[in-house]
Amino acid sequence: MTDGFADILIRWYADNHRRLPWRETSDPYLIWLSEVILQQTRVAQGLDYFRRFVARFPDVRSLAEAPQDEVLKLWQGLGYYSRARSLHTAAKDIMARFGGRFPEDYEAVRSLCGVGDYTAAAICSFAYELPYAAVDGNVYRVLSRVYDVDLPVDDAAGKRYFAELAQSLLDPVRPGLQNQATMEFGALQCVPQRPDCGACPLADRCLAQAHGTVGRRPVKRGKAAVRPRYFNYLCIRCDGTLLLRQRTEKDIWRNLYEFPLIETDAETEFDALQRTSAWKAWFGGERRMRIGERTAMPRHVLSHRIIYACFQEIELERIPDSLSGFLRVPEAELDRYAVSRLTERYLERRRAAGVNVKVGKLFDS
DNA sequence: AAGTCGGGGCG
DNA sequence: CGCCCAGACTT
Repeated sequence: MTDGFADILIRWYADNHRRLPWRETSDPYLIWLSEVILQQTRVAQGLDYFRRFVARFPDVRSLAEAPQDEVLKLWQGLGYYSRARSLHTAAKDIMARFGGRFPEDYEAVRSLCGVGDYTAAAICSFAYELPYAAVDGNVYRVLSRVYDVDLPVDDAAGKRYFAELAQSLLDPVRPGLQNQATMEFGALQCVPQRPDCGACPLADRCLAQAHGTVGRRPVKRGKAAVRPRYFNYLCIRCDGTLLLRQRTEKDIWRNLYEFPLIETDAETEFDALQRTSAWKAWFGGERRMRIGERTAMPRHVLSHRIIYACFQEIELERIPDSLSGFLRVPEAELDRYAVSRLTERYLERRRAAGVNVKVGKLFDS
């Protein structure tokens, strides 16, 4: 009669869940891999990446022994690239500290690079049936509505509150199943926008629905506006090669590759770009230069990270010493390098147009 | 406690 | 365009 929270969710799950590859295994390595891929990422977006990673890296050892550039290349387009670096670091760590055997207790799992509270709980409950509540964005939403909690879910007090609430609701007999069920319920039924509360099995006990606050749960603290950034890429061609470099600095797209970049603090026309110190440092005395196409004015390309970027084609007859720090990559080999989606899209356009780079006027400084 | 890190899909 | 997504880490 008095079905508990867990019973209702588990029954709902039995009737409604999606069949996903990482749910067909209890291999902690595969579960770990899926959890990292799915951090801040929708299932639909991560699914193919998971398949490709499993095919290429079927176990910890194969991942640990791969070069980082290959891991990043396979991760290309997924975003949050620190996940790929951490995944690789952790794989090597598992080889070193645990002889290649995936750790089996919570503290050891939690100690792996890139594994936080959520991921450790997910791995331990799914793979080992250990009683740790996994609290992700779905769980925050479900709990904040069912219990009509108005604490912000993204500050320390709120996180602690929801973690304790979820743990107190966890049936230790089947923690993995309950965690899966709660998250799937949040993903499919208790969705962020316009949930179908009329069809909800928890409707009779959902306090937010009783109070009419479903649309305002979960509560989040406001976030500061993000500073726009302006990237001016230079596709410098010389003798069939393009200049490329790896982003090693601590910033977005770390360890991915890109064209020589001049970042400015506002939209910058081409002639203004030539007056920047970066330009002068690279091309100061260079006269044998042809200026090709430039993508439409600093066009807002990326999503709400707010990066405005343009690409400028340039052809040189020789590479000056000031540019000798860059890699020289034959155009046919560009796709071996992991690049941002922004750069990937430009490369696609560029290739489709057939190495256009129609050289325009001769530039003389 | 607040910032940073991608990219895609949705209304 | 704003919001959100199987979050973790740095400052």
